[in-house]
Amino acid sequence: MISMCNSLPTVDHHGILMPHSLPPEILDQIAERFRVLAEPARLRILNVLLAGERTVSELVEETGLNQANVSKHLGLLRNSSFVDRRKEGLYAYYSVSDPSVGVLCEIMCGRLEEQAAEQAALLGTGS
Amino acid sequence: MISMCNSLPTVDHHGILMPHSLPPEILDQIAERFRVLAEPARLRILNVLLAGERTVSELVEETGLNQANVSKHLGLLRNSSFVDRRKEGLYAYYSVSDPSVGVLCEIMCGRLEEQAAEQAALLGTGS
DNA sequence: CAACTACATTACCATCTGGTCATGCAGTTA
DNA sequence: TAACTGCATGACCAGATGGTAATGTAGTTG
Repeated sequence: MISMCNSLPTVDHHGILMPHSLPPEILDQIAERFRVLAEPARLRILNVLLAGERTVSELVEETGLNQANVSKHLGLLRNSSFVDRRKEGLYAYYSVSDPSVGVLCEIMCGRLEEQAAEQAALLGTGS
Repeated sequence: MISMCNSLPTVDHHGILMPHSLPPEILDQIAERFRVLAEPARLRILNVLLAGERTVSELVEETGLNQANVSKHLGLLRNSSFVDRRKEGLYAYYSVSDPSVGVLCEIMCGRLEEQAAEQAALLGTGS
């Protein structure tokens, strides 16, 4: 049940992974989730949280953002189920609840390196 | 050379994939790329292009967006190296040049299903 | 209870962004 | 060359978004 896009992806003649034409409604939800990750401040927060659970104050220290800002971003991340919150006394402990966050960043980062390499190769042969 | 984040990811005690603390500069670039994907219109375009090369007019037809809008989005996608352009006579043929696009959407879609399943499970036991 | 702490929330602003219309431009055809 | 086509670009506007300061709130400590 509930499988609009979990059918196995196929590979076209160019070797590109091809999801089976996702319906617009699903694409909207995917875009929404990309949007949450499309912010340097939130990525910094997630990057810290990937190393382990943190309180808001700790995140403020480690990211350099101010408290209101961190809380705002954490609220967004929590609404999108990217992070979890555990309250204990005065403190709120946040942690990454979506294991795909690390993978997504790794993939993006990998592409950045590929592009940098291509750029370097072009400069190398072009001069 | 050029490896700021290509070191093998480790796994913490919670089993979450953990990239080794990416530097802010890299996080900014990753966010930038997420931002390009964080738009339903662009995802619709990419979703069509994943099925194969298309002209701008074909994309206009298949996405329902108007021509100026499609061209604008294609320009953005091209600047970020998500798509390639091949000009032939009056036509401009676009195609997906970044193989990770499909994978990223698959991962996001997978999480949507997981969340939907969790939600369904909660509703099932909760009533 | 009063003061304090950690965090959430609100209001506000500057900025950015997507959609649209109009226009520009290169290539084709008659 | 004139008219047409496919596409890109610029100008403009409405709506959304991030940063910040101020305030609210729950929990702790004296």
